[in-house]
Amino acid sequence: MTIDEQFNAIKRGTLEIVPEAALKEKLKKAQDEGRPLKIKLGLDPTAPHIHLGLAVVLRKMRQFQDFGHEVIIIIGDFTASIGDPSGKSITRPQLTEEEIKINAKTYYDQCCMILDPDKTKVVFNGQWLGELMFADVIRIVSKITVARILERDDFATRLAEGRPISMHELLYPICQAYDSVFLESDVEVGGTDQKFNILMGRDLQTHYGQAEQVGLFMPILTGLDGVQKMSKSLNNYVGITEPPKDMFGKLMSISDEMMPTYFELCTDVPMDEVESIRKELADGKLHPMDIKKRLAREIVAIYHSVEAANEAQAEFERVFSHHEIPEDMPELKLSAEDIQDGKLWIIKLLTMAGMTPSNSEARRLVQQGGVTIDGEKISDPSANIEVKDGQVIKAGKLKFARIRL
RNA sequence: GGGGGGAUGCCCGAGUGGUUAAAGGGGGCAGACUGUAAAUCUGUUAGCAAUGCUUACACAGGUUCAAAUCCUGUUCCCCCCA
Repeated sequence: MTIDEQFNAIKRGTLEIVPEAALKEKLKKAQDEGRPLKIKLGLDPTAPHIHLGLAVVLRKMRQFQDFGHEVIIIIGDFTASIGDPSGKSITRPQLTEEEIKINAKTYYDQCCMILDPDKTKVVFNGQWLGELMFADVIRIVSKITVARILERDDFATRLAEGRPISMHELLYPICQAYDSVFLESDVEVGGTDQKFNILMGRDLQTHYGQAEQVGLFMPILTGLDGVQKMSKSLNNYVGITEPPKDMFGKLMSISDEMMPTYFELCTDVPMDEVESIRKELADGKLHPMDIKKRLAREIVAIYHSVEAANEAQAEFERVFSHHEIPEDMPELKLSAEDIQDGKLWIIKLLTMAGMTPSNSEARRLVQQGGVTIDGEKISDPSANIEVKDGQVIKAGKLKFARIRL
C-alpha cells in the first residue's frame, strides 16, 4: 500500500486529523526509517465494558497496527483518581486501586478482540505521573496558562453556570498531555470529546522540544436512543462481548437515519458501497429493514462469526417477525414450597423469575397488559396461575422465561 | 476573614405549616400503531398479598395535633467583597 492509500484508509470515519499533512509525513518517515509510529490511546478505567462507541476508536487503532505501527494503551490509573471531567457536569467518584486493576485487565482482554495483541503495549500512567515530585508538577504546570485551560468548553460552561470545578480537574488535561510527552507519542486517537486534551499534548510536547503528536478525532457514536452518545450509564449501548442475539436485536432498534453512520464507523463495508446504500435508501429503492439486518449481521460477524450472525438473524425473525417464542430463554425452577394447590400468584411469579425488580413493578406490568403466559394475556394482578412445566411467561416485549417444575 | 444564596424523586424543577407519594418537563417502562424501527397517541413511573400500611424533600436533633415547609447544629455547593 502506498502512503496515500494508507492515509485514505485511516481517514475513513475520522472527523478531523490535526494536522493532516503531518500525519502523511509521519507515515512516510516511518516507512523510510523502518520505525513504527507510536499510536497512543488513553483509557479511563472506570467502565470495563467496551461498546461499539469505543470500538470505533479501537478499530482505528487496529488499522494503524495493520500498517505496522505500535499501539500504546494507557490505562489512566493515576488520572482515574482525578476523574476526567470530559463531557461530565459532575465530578466523578474516585476508584480504589483494586477496582482499577480489575477494570484494566478486563479492558485489555476486550481490547484484544479488536487489536492485535502482539502490537499492543499496555502501560499505567501512574508509573510516571505517580513518581513526580511537587516541584516537577509546578514546572510542568507553569508552561500552561489559566486562560488556556479555561478555553476548554466544559470548564468555561461550568464556570459560567456557577457549577463547581475543582483544582485537580484543571490538572487533568495537563496530566494527559504529559503522558504524550513521556511516551513521545506520534499520534493520539480519541473521540471529539478528547480534542482539548489531545491538543494540549501537542502544546506540551513543543515545550519539551518534541515533535508534536497528530490528533486524530473520531466522531462520538450516537447510542441506540438516537440522541445521546453511546454509553454504558445511559444504557443505550451495544457491548462487544454481548451474545450475538442481543447484539442483533439491539442494532435492529436503531433509527433508519443512523444506519449509514453505523456502516461507516462500525463495519468494514467499503465506503463506496456505504454511499450507494445511503443513496438507495433515500430513493426508496431499498427497504430499510433489509439494510438494517445487513448492518446487524456485519457487526455481529466482526465480534462473533458469520454463522452466529445468521443464526441471530433467524432468531430475530422467529421472535419478532413471526411472533414465535425464542429458541432458548432463561428457565425458572420452581420448588414444591413455592406452589400452593398447583397455583402461584402471578406477581410472585414475575418477581421470582427476575423479570421485574419488585412486586409493585410486576403489578403495574400486569395491569398494563404487558404479561402473557403461553400467549394468554394476564391482566388481573391478583390472579393465581396454575403452573405447569414448560409454560412460557412473557413480560413486556423482550423478556421471556420458561417454567420448570 | 466578611456578606448573601442554595441542597426536593432516575435527571431537571415547582412547592415556604395541614386534600403532598409531592405540580410540570425530560428520561425509563408498558399498551396502541409498526419494521422489536423512528415519529405519534395513551397509561404508568418508592416499597408492601394493598380500598390500607411503611419509607421518602442533604444529614442529626427540636418546635407543633400536624413539617419538604419553622428553629438549632452539621456536611457540601454557588455568588459577591477582601
